[in-house]
This record gives sequence, C-alpha cells and structure tokens, in this order.
Amino acid sequence: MNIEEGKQTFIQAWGTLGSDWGVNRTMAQVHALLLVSAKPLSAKDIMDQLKISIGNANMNIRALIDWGLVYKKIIPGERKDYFIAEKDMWDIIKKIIAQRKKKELDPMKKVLTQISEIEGEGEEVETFKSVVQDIQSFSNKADNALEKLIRSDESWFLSTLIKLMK
Amino acid sequence: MNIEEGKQTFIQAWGTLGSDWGVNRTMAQVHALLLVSAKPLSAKDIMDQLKISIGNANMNIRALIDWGLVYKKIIPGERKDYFIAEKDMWDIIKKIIAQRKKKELDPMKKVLTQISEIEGEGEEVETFKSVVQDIQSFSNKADNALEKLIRSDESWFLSTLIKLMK
DNA sequence: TTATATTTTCAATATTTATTGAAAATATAA
DNA sequence: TTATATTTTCAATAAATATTGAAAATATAA
Repeated sequence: MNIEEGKQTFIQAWGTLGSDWGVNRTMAQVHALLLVSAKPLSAKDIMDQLKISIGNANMNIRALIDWGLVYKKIIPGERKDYFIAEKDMWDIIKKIIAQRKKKELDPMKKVLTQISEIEGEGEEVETFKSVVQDIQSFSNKADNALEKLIRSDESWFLSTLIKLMK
Repeated sequence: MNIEEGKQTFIQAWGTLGSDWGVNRTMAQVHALLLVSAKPLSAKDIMDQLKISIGNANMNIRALIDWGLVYKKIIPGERKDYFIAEKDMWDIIKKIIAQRKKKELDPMKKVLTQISEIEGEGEEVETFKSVVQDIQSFSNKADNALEKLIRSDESWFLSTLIKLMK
C-alpha cells in the first residue's frame, strides 16, 4: 500500500466512524485529511481532494475550528487561508469528549433532575423513579470522570489506565 | 410533574440521546418506554403509546432484542408477545459498549493495521505514519479497557471510578 | 384440519440531513 | 479608491435514513 492509498483508506474509515458517532461524515473526512497532511491545506485543496463543494468545505472547516480540532494558519504572501489539524491525539480526544459532554450529557442531566421530582404513588411511579435514579447516579459518575479527564494531561490518564487494567 | 409527563419527557430525551449516538431515534424511544414501564408491553401497546406503525415497532423491538437490551416475555393465556427491558443499568451500559466496540472500534483497528504498513519515505509519509501510530496506540488501550469493562461487574467498575477520581 | 390472531417483510413514501453553488459579504492588493 | 480573490450564507436540491402499511408468513386455538 502506498501513501495515497493509505490516506484514502484512512479518510474513508474516519468518515465512517464519524457517521457512527453522529458526526457529519464530511466533517470527519476533512478532519482526517488535515490530520494526515504534513502541510497546511487551503479550502481549495480540501475541495479538490475530497471532491466537495466550496460551501460544504467552508462549513465543515468552520465546524472543526469551533470544536478546536483545526486551526487557521496564515501563510505570509498567500491570500488564501490555510488550515492545519491539531495532531496531539490526547488533545483531540479531550476536545471531542468536551463537545459531546456539553451537547449530550449536560442536557440529559438537566432532564433527569426535572423528572426525578414527579409526584404520585404505585408500582409505575416506583419503577419510573428507580430507573431515573439509576441513570442519574451513572450520569453523575460519568460527569465527574469526564470532567476530570478533560482537565488532565496524558501522563495521568495513561498511568490511571495501567492501574485500571490490573 | 406527574408520571405521564415524566415518562413522555424521558422518552423524548432518551430518543434525542440515541440520535446523537447514531442510534435510530425510535429504537431509543421504544427502549425508554420499556425501561420505565413496570409491566411488560405488547407490540400493540408500544405502537399506541409511541404512535408508530406496526412495521416500525416490530423492527425496533427486534433490534433491541438483538442488542440484548429487551427480552420477550411470554404471558400464559396471552397470544401476543410481551416485552420487558433489562433494567440493570450496569448491564445495559456493558451491552451498549459491546455492540459499539464490535461495530466501530474493531473495524477501525483492522484498517489501522492495514494502513500502518505503507511504503515510502518523506515528510508526508512520516506524518501519516505518526498519526496512524498514535491512533493505533490509543485504540489498543481503549480496546483493552473496554474489553475488561465488558467482563467486569459493577462493584469493580465503581471502585475503579473512585480510585480514578482521586 | 380451518379460522383467526399475530408477526414479519419490504417496496413505496415521507422525513431528515447533507450538499451544492450562485449571490452577497468580506478581505486584500494595487 | 477600484478590481479581484476569497469566504460566507442560505435557498434549492440531492442523498441518506426512517416509517408506513399491505401482503405474506407464521403461530395459535378450536
């Protein structure tokens, strides 16, 4: 396998993974392309390599910048914007987790707090309360763990993982 | 808030969370409905409560059974099948993780192995190899951790979480 | 066995989500 | 300033995904 085939395969796979995770496939592909590119790429480069329109390229590049996964890189003498991906895998993971926590876990916790205060008695109410409580308890633990993870550096995480594996 | 409002809110929120996770929204809603129901429900009950068609109900119930999140419950004297949800939150989490690992992490690991063997030299090749290696290293660690998690009981998980929080 | 209830399938349809590309806005060079 | 390159927006369109419900298959009761 040569480098071009390798890149293509990676972009494809990263795009599929993105889809599975509820992330726009093209956004994941743009991310993949920038990840494996040694040099900064312009919107035009991305359009050409992924065969997508200018609007699509623009929107997904901006989404990646919002997520903190891609940075603008100004090249002196060049009129176009260029882009580079954050390559530190630990940083990438933390940023993705932070985004998803904010979008998914935080709203769910809010809902759970609301519905944990329902009134009434009987089997249905007991079952409901019990399920909600269990999910709440898990959500809170996950929240703490993720919050800590987002604030940690990789060495802490790795040593924790090693202990965890014992 | 009364029980019916509570259930509705929960079903809604669980469905949205499902969408974010690349899971069919209706599948997540059927799961939510069965989770908070004290009694087994028939396909008809589910159709009526979620206002979905028989085909839709059938397909999503079966998907949930495939995931191990829902069981068939035969009620003597009843001709219809009834369904109950697994209510043990730890068991639910493990089953979801197992499914997603199989569908997402395992194929990604395979691709990474393939593309880590590319030929060539130069900056582009070095960048590519380095990114792929980082992802591979992370994937392997995640794989070990998830594999262990799937095989563990909740008490191990909780004590690990507590250590992790220190 | 036959009659009926229930479940399953899947082509047609609806809905949701992503993409395009022209036009508008903005930035840069001269 | 004007001319031109580049970026951004967003309505129209395309593509992907989910849903319906009639027909077929299967299961149960009598």
